[in-house]
Amino acid sequence: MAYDDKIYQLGINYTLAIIGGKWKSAIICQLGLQSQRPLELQRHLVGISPKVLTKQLRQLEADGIVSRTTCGTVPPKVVYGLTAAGRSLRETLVTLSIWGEQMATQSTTPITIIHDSSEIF
Amino acid sequence: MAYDDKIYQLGINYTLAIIGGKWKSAIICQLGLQSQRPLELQRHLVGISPKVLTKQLRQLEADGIVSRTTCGTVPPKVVYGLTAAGRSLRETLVTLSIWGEQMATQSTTPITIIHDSSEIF
DNA sequence: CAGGATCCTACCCGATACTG
DNA sequence: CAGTATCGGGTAGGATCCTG
Repeated sequence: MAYDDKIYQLGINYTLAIIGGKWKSAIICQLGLQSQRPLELQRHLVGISPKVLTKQLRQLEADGIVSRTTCGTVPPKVVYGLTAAGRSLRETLVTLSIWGEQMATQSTTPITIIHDSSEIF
Repeated sequence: MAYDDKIYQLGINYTLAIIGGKWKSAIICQLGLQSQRPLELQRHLVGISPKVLTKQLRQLEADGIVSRTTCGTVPPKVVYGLTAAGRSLRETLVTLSIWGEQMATQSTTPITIIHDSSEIF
């Protein structure tokens, strides 16, 4: 009963602690598309400030979700990407996405969305 | 592509907004076991205060995850349960739980693994 | 017993400016 | 260009008391 449920809860809380940040899931999604440099990320995540971006990246890095690669020193060049764990985490986000899309549209069947790119970015 | 990702994000954010509260997922887990009265919930969710419990329940109710049933007026009796949407949401939490359990066990801190999930659902 | 009303604290995030 | 420092605000959540 409550015993098993607590174990159950541990995994959930662990996962939520990782993706809980405001931009964490968006970062994971973006880096899932392709590895990117901070400035590229910042362009995609409209509204994020450099400070917050760095902080969330650091946390994701500490959690083993994101990898950070530095190439060069004088013109700083850094590339962020997903680790294996990050890619598997991204898979689980699909579940949340699908559920959310279905609920948001008050629909019981999977939806197909056709969008203008202008509407998106 | 970027715009697939954006759509993707909407569903994720929608879902995270619902389960984002500190006790939300625990409440959903508990009510998944069986419908309960507030005081029972409070006993299971060790550390939660009545105010916060009520607040999170109200939010979950507003999101269509939790149902609230009142029987009687003078000795207040209320029972909370999961709606159909709540039960389906609980299903998706399993994904998070499994991923979290796996990741947590791969790190240095040893924790007990969930034994039999059939007992929980 | 359910749950509202207050007060209070901590933390997350945003804006901005700065450094190597 | 990557990342840091500083300041400030909004808010979730905790503690406590109170009521129908």
